[in-house]
Amino acid sequence: MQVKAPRGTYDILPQDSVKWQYIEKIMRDSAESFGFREIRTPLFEHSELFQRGVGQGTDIVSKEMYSFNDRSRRSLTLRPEGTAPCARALIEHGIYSGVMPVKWYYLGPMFRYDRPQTGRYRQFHQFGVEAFGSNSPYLDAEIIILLVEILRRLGLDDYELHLNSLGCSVCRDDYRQKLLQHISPFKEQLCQDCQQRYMQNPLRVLDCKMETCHQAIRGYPIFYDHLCPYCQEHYSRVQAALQANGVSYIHDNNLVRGLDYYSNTAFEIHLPGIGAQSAVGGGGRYDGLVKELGGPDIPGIGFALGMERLLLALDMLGKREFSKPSLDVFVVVMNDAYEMQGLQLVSELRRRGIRADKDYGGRSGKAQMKYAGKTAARFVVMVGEEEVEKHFWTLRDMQSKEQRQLGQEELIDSIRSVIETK
RNA sequence: GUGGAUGUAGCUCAGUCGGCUAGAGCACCAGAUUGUGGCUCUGGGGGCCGUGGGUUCAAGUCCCAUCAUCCACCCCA
Repeated sequence: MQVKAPRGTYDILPQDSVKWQYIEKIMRDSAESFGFREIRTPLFEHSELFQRGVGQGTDIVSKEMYSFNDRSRRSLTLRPEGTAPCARALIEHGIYSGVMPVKWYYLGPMFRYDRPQTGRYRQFHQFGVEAFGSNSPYLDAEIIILLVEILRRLGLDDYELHLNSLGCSVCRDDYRQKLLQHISPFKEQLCQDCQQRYMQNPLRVLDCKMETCHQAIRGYPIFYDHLCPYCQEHYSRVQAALQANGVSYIHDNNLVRGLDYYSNTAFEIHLPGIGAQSAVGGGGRYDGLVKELGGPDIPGIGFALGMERLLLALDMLGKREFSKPSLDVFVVVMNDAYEMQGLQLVSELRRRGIRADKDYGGRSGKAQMKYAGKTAARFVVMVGEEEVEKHFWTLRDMQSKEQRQLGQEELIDSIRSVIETK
């Protein structure tokens, strides 16, 4: 049995890596234009970081972590998300004692043990941003504007932005009590899953798909109506700021993010039409996280975008064509005897900034021409007996089929004059 | 973790009710007189029929298991 890539992982081959480079550049440029700078944290961390930072009750910690003991029996975990590591780094380096807010972005693989499906992998990639040290609602809005801007630059304008407020720890606990009180009498009528949710995270009962559950809990109190004055004010300012910037959103009472550290603003962005895993990004405010991890009580907010899902969307909905980078010149050596001259020529062309390659298969001139055609090289330079004897090169323009005999400097100049105007 | 579909060449697939050395298209390689690409023609290489077991005189085909992929649930990115 041959060895294959592990379940839920895959190779990104050159034809696809150009797409990755394309979206990565858009993300970096966008984030940097908003004043974010890149941070790179380790791919694995002490398991404890995620247990405390993400939360014991979450799906991520309870069943999706890739954890292992290293040789000195420390429990380590391949990072399932990027926020907790950023918070850890912020604390570890005392960054919070400098200029605030701290605005970081990151880009890279995340790991979750989940059942693979289209748009869902065990090693997947996220682009994310985090801003620490400000609880201004306008920062919340700015973060969302950045998210939307990235989608716009990618040409994926047809999104749905869901927005909600999860309140602060005070009004959330308050609401939770009210909700439990409301549901309690109908507990028996809930589905199996919801009976569980009732115990662990009653807010999740609200977006159960089962009709019977909807019926059972109808008339339930709406969180929106129970936010404390501070949280209400915060949320309405976020909304006003989004409106003022022309960002349309859907207020969604049922949006309950899975990670424990969220507070106040929470959002999720969907691209309908890419299958079941339509959430391409999500995020929110996590004002308690840094303190929870042993740092000072400073607020934070961020989001993460799923790169695979964006790529999927680009393939399915995008209009963009990706041209593969092609060679400028292919050097055809007509006779084995002149291999050395051919090699010297490609090397010189490459030194002069020309993308050049040659054949190493010892193939016939005709076969090399054929191969040159496939590489879509603009020019072929022929190296044979006549060229070497008479000190010139034969340059063939593969588009016009014109051929000229040129000295080396003329050759380079004439290649450059064409490729530089491209 | 639950339910369903599917696994035959690098890719897309055909292969009847079990019955010859398992096929096609594309891709790849080579030729079509002498140093020249794309088109055409000819030829060639390449398959433990996902893997393991079972039924049978005989299994790509039937049965079981297992692995993987896909779809949905769940959850999210």
